[in-house]
Amino acid sequence: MNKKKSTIRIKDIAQKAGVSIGTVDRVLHNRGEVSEATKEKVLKIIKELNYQPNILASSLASKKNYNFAIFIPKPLTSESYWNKPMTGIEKARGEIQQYGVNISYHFFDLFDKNSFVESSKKLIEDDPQGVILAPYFLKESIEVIRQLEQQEIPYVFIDSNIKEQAQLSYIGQNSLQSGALAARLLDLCVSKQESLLIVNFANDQDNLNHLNQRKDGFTAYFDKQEEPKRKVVSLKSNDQEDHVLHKELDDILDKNKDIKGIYVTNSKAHRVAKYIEKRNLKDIFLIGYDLIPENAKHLRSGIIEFLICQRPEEQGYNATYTLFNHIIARKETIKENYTSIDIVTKENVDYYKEL
Amino acid sequence: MNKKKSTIRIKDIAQKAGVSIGTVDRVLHNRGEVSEATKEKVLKIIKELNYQPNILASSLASKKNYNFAIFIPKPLTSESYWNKPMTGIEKARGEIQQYGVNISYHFFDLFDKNSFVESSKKLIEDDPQGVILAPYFLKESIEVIRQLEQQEIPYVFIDSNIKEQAQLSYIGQNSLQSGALAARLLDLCVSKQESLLIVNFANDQDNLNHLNQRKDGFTAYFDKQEEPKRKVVSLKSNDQEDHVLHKELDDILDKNKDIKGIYVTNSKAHRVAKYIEKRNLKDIFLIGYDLIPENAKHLRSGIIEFLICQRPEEQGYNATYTLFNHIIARKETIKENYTSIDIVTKENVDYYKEL
DNA sequence: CTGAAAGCGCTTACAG
DNA sequence: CTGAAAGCGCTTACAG
Repeated sequence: MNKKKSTIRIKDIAQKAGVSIGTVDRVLHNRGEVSEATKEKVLKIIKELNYQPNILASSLASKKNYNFAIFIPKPLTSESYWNKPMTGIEKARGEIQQYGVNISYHFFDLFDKNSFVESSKKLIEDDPQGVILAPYFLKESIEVIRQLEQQEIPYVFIDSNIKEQAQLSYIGQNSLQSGALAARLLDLCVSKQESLLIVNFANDQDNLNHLNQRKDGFTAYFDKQEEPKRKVVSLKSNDQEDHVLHKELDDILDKNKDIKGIYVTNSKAHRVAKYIEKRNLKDIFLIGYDLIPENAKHLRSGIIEFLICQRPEEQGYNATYTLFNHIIARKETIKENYTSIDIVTKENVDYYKEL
Repeated sequence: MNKKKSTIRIKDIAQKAGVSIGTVDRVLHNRGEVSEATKEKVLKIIKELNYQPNILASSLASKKNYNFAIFIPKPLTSESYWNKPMTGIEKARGEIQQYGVNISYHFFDLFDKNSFVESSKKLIEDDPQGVILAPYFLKESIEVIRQLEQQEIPYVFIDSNIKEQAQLSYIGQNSLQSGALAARLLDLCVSKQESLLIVNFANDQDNLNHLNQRKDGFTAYFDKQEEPKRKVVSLKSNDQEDHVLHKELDDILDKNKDIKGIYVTNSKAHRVAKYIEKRNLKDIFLIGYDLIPENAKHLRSGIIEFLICQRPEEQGYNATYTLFNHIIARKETIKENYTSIDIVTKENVDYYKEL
């Protein structure tokens, strides 16, 4: 435990430039009130010495507080998907609160555009220093973004992306590619002569075609294959009660008796698993998304073969740190941050780390 | 950007206890020289107020430096596996160097027990504040550990574990389970009548039976299956030059013409891939470990079907933070930190995040 | 436009 | 055994 290695301090720069530390601070933070000449001189020395600010000292001296606002769908139960990004956000919060960061949540209802608009108003009123948002409703999201930009508040997209916006970063998956992965896995498991079924729960559809992209990636995989192409049928369900879904599945399986693989494009694979269990179907491979408890149960029992996961906790964690790095640490951030597309199965589920 | 929320400071405790902050600091850090009575009083108030030290201020005021020593196999080329844990360690280093943490590396040669012993001597001489080590040679590792314990230096195991030691943490995979996962994947891809081959590169064997555990997990999976059991044959190769390996593979495939799946228990799957390519074998599923460049190449070309990965960068990163959290942040750490067992394939390799 | 001083919460000698 | 003071590198008014 020797003495600390000496690093370049503001004081050193001030000395070398023949000015006071106050002046150095002014050019460092662009606070003006410095003559062009001294500014140049100081800037030159800063560069020469490769000065790195001590963010510990900076944070300690500063009495600034930062408020990060999170604008995401409300998790309806403790098992809901959106709890997972929140877990990651909360972990990051614990680590950066010593830097004066507060987090406030603004929820909306996925199925209620109105709640999105209402909640967004409160978000803007909050006047946060940074925002993480899931831009579910396209037009309305762009409206929010405009206002954030007007107030020069940086924002990060999570889960869904809107192209060509001025977001600091997008953190989420590549839906197209995850569909392709699902296709590949079923292609490996189900012999070529059999058919596959895509189940799309339409209610969950958002403006951004998240789920459609998964479906497109899936079908594109088979379109690219050589003849004879595998038969893929599709079911769009409105996510009604079980008996409705079961009827829909009965119908389509009756018409296509060679369906041996089912791909559910969202986290509701457990609903299809329940159907398979009830009908006691033996040789159907089922693949879905997200390690929520109900899915995990059927993965362990063997009815769901694979779950594709996207480390939602990590997404929340990274989104929070993206704001932190930009606003407080003043480090570079990356604009497109695609999450891993993970394959979870019975054999690795117990070790799957989402954070 | 409001004023910072007031938190409990040493000053507050001192005031409430009617002592100076120096005294509070003494009980906080157990530096002695405090009467039992005042100590009790201060301790009680600390608890009451749920005091959380400000590690920013603490680190700034302290002139302490910390040296973390890393004791791992030397990466022989820029493509070697052990570069990956180092990447993670270096990332952590960048983040915690402002707290006065230095990192020093002590390498050994995986195939040379002597270099392990020699390097370990230098490690001990270094007198670090914390150690991350890959305990490859069992007896020799225990010798190192004894000395670390004598000097009260905390240590973290990475990659390999030794049971029932006083390590702060083990960070690595569950080898048995990763073997089971490999078995499952081949079981899905290769039809039941065909055979499977395990390739064990014996040279890489370490005292700790890392690779044997993978093999055991693999065979145990099939042993548990109902009759008729799948046939699994095994090849132990000394990892000689290509023509030797190719001869070995020729022989075993000639004797077992129905081998349609190969499991390589270490990162050398690319060597078998090269063989498959050369012999132009069409319908053999190959599965191996670790996303090193040579493996990635064959994964993309389709010769390797799956790679099982263990986020080695994350392991290095987490090991470093385990020391940091224990020594500097004084937070709790977990003793067994099993890494995810990830499945990487052509369709998700481009998005696979190891850190 | 510039500098000197106080202070962030903690640690570290030093004096008594 | 205890307290007062200086200092870590930075920020923030304030004086000129």
